[in-house]
Amino acid sequence: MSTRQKRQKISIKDVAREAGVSYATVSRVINNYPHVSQNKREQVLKAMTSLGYVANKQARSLAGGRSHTIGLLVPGVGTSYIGQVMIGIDDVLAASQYDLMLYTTNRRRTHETAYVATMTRGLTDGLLLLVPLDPQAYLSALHEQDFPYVVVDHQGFDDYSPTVIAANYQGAYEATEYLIGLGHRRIGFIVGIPVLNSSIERHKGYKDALAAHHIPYNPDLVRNGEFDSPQSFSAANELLDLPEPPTAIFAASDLSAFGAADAIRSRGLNIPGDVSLMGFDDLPEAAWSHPALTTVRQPLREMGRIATRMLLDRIMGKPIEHRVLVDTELIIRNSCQPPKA
Amino acid sequence: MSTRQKRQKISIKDVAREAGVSYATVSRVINNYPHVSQNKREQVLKAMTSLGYVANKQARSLAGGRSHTIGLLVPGVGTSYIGQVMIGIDDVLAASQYDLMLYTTNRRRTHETAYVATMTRGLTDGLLLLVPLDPQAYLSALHEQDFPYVVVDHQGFDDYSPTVIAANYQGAYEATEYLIGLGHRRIGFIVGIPVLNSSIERHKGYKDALAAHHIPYNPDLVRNGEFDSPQSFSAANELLDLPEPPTAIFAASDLSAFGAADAIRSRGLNIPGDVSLMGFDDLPEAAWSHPALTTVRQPLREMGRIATRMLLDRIMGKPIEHRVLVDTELIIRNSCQPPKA
DNA sequence: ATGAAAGCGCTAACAG
DNA sequence: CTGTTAGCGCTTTCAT
Repeated sequence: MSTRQKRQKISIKDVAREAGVSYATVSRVINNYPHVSQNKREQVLKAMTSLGYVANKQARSLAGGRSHTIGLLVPGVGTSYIGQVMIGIDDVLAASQYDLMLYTTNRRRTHETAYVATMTRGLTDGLLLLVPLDPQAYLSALHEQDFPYVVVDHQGFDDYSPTVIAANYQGAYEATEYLIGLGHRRIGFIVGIPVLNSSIERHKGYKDALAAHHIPYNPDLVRNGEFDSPQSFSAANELLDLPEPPTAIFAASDLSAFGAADAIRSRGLNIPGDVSLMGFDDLPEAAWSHPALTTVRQPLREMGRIATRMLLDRIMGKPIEHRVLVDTELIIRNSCQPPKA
Repeated sequence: MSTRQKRQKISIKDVAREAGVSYATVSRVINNYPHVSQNKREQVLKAMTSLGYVANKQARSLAGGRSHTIGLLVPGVGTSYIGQVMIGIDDVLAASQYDLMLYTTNRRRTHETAYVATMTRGLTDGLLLLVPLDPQAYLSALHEQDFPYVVVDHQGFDDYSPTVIAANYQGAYEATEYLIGLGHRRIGFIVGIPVLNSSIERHKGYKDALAAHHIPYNPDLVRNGEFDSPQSFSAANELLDLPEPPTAIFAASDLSAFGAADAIRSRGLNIPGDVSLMGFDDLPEAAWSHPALTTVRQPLREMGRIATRMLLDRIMGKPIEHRVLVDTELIIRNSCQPPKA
């Protein structure tokens, strides 16, 4: 145990004494309660600044007030994908008076449930769930308790959870169609994390675009990449090992595409000369990579903003939209070209 | 105001009643207090799980216990730089029982001070400060209060703040020497954020390496890039506009190098054919960029880990090292080569 | 409009 | 070893 001293210096009581009012009045001023005389309000404000008063958030929260913090559950930090969404979240949180509590599940389902439990125990006023893995385990409970939350980039598990999600199906469909338009017929597809709705939708988009152009769907051309680089490296290698390898590879995420790019290059093949490569997300590094990656843009930052605004509205008791669908956009750069004759 | 109901379901009292003990005993069990009979302990544990008890962190913290959360102050989210350090932090936090409160200063000095004030008001048990901009404004106060904190990647403002920092001087020195060894004599340097110690050290390393090889330091060859891409784009352009442009550019961060790369390419010049490019940090995207960036590796993730361990030790009252210096390493990839004859 | 007082859920003496 | 009892700092009735 450490030997630390009291540092909770000035409390509401000190301010009250200094201002010559009851401490309930100080509380009223802090909370912008309307019925306080201009006179006392000013005295209190003065006392607060002169004493350098800083509210204790735990106490406010405990006393039944809100905690003024929102919780964010992410699968992990460090990827640009998460980073981009977080920038959006931070954008709107910075303007409100809310703090952010960050929980990393590291892709462990058990963590998700435990974290959600703590956060709803007064710790936070609302929850932002970013690509949750196992939402059905706790979403119904949150919903029943009427606890505010918004799910980002995953949906389809129920019909009540507020969600913001990109047009995954549409994006994948267009990307595939673009590849087909370039003349590709053997298009490999590296799937993302199977349980995620976004993976499923992208996969479907790929499949349907193929069908629309009378190209048979070939399961051999479809591999699992788990949305990450190392896995996708292997997946691409399997694809390239096929007796008739694909002339183009559509990776379900940019990270996945980077892994595939490594695999392609490691065999001395050229992108897009020998194999065209398509990503999904449009992370900042897609533009920096070599060759610059043609990909489907998902407005991650905007999605973070929208979700946070929804959550804040919801906390304020305002009605919010049930499901927000944002557009994706095909960003054509240099990693795709017509197949060699 | 929202019309929400009580959701703080079962409290320590409910558990006490269920287990047939006083609620102080429940508290003891929760806190692993040694002197509780095996018998009662089991009863309590049973009651806790059967009731689905989840502790209220605010209450624990308010009651004078620790908050079991640590605060992290970062300049902004979304860059890999921060992301990498955060992965390290998360690594060790996940193993401990600590939560993370994230504050983004968005490079506003005023935010820093205000955030630190709230966090020390019981909200957190300790603080991790990542490249703080204006530390002298509050560090002395933290120090006097004996509030646990560790500064990452910035130091030199005082002689008491625990710090973990990379060998910036050494790294920059070696990088510059490498460029000189390749035959470069006109080496441009794009400085980072001037107030940061890491910028200053890197600048010094560059300067001293030049001097060691009898190359005069030319201020025209040194521009400010603020550690970010757009600024460095301009900086590189200025360098390239010089009557005698540099044959190599050393950017004080990878992000800065990416900006410079854009500038170089936008004039139809080739890397490393026409201009060699050196970065600093070794972010994941340095390996993906084109050409793969030669850079000075800073073990960001490890720095995050070390800092967090130090902080946790400090919170536990253990003595910690004052200043941890981690090594940098020159990572040679493809963006540098000898200058053209 | 404002003060008094009752907790919020929990920890930490203090008894016993 | 265990129960009792103060609070932690603040919000919120309830009076006045």
